[in-house]
Amino acid sequence: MLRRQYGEHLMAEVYHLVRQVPTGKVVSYGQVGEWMVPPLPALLVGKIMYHAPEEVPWWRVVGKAGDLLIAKRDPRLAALQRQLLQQEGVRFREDGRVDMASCRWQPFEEER
DNA sequence: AACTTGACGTGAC
DNA sequence: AGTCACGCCAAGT
Repeated sequence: MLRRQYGEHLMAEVYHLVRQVPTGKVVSYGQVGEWMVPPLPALLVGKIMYHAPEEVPWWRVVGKAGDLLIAKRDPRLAALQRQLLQQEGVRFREDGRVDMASCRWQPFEEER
């Protein structure tokens, strides 16, 4: 785990974590925040993701329930996100949400 | 320096 | 399943 830092470093840390997410997997904003010490509120993770650089796989970060939360602010971006995820093999459910049960990435804990 | 605003999450209806 | 209130706290105004 990494130590909490502020400003550019805080953002850089979030981006660093998001880059660890493997192709075909997704994580929630809250998860990313929990990996930091001390934890960073999910809301801030989202805020930081808005400014994500090119090399950061921002599309692999979704709401905990599998929602593409960018949709309400930028529907076009949400469409792109869905396209990118599907290209990676991420499955979507009937209700349009990501199938978290099979695609959620859990690096630091085992399923029970 | 006070106030508002989020690519969120949870619990209560 | 869909609101709604509220907590979170860094940043912007």
